[in-house]
Amino acid sequence: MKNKEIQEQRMRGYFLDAARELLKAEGLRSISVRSIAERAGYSYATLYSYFKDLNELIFLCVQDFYEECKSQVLQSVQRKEKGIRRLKASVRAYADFFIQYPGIFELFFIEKIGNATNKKQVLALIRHSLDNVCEEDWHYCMSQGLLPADSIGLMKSQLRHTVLGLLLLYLHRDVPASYADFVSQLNIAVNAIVDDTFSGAATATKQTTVNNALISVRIGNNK
Amino acid sequence: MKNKEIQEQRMRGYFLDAARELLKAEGLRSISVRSIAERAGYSYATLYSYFKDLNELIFLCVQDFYEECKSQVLQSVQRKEKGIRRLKASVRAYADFFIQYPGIFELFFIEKIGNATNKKQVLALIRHSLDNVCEEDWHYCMSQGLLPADSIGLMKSQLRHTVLGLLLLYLHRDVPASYADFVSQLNIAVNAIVDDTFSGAATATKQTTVNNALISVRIGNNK
DNA sequence: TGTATTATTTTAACGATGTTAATTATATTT
DNA sequence: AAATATAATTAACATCGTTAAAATAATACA
Repeated sequence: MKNKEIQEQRMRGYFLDAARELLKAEGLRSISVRSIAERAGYSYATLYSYFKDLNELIFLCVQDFYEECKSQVLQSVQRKEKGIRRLKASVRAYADFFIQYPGIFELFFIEKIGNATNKKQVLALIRHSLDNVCEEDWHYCMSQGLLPADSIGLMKSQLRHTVLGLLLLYLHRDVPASYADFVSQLNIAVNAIVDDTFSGAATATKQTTVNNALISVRIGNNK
Repeated sequence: MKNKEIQEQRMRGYFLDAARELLKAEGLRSISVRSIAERAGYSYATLYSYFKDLNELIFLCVQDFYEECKSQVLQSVQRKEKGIRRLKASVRAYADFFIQYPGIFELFFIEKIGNATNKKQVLALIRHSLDNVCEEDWHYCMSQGLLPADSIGLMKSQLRHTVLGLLLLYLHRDVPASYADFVSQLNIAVNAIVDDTFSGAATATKQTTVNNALISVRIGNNK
């Protein structure tokens, strides 16, 4: 009974394709069981023969969108030389992807995910999407000693949260007012994180490059 | 005809109170014209005699919630001495407010605001909420030279975006898994921004102006 | 005070939404 | 070709925001 599976997967594909097209073109707000089914060429109730509910269907789009995001980022930096400049460009390209498709941003970071069968995997994919998209850059910078290894974890977190906050404010709160200002703010933030995080340690690391214990001294005050 | 205005304001208050209670207790998801009206003790259609639509009503709650947020932050740090430690505590208290009321977080940063009469003011209030809540701390740190004046703008942006990204991931993507981990990540992020942003300048300032300096040494290796 | 007018509140209704049950159409098997 | 299993569609329900019509309450005037 292999035919059954093939046909079922094909049917799921029709609905998934329709959902993805709608999501990219119209965003999450204007997606519905009926709009998806109409685009797929079936009645709305047919959808429930192939998916548990609408939530499961739309979160099955995440994997595909992630791959599209990754390939778009890789393509936008493929001509650049590896290094910190390319790392920064990858982060910018990642942000640009969500500017281009605000509906995918909402799907990735806003829409509550109910009880999808693979909820944990989807969450992990989303959580590490920026890190994974920049994987090559991180690996290169670390192996070449361009960045101190023990601060890379912090830098990844900082970038993740900063990009997320910037995108949320721009897409949902019109801050800043123009795309040019958004790019400007993003650049400033990325530079501050990559160039200035543990800047003392970073400088030292550059000088001695690799293989030695890295000591970073942080000075705070308790008053 | 002053009575007319008084009575109208009172009526609006009934609905606003109901909306605020629901928002704090149940969140944005379970708020509706009918649930608000029921709690206010009127029929659902009566709401439209006092508000243009549901959007206008719920965004009129923002002002009130902002003030509640501010007073809660101020109260939580009122016993602390002014300075960088209190600044950090204010940021944490700000984040805690939204952890306590996830519905208010969604209202402030996620829910699309349509065409409210005072849309611009509401957006400005939201955009600067963290800065304003910490206003006293920023002013003190700057006037005392605890922080370099020319990096405060960057620090504010960094804090705003980082706190927003952290909250979004924690409230909507279960990352990190526990509240304790969230607080830990928030502390790391805040420390990195406040202590290490332009660390050269910041360090110099600290050494000359602060009584006791706490030096923490972190040792890692990079291979 | 009793009626006419105005203001206020409620009920009915519309078009969408997600989802399920009943019904029809299609394909498979005997 | 008839009986059965599978797939797809229509009907229906409860919810949502919103508007129009109906009912109630308050006020003004005689």
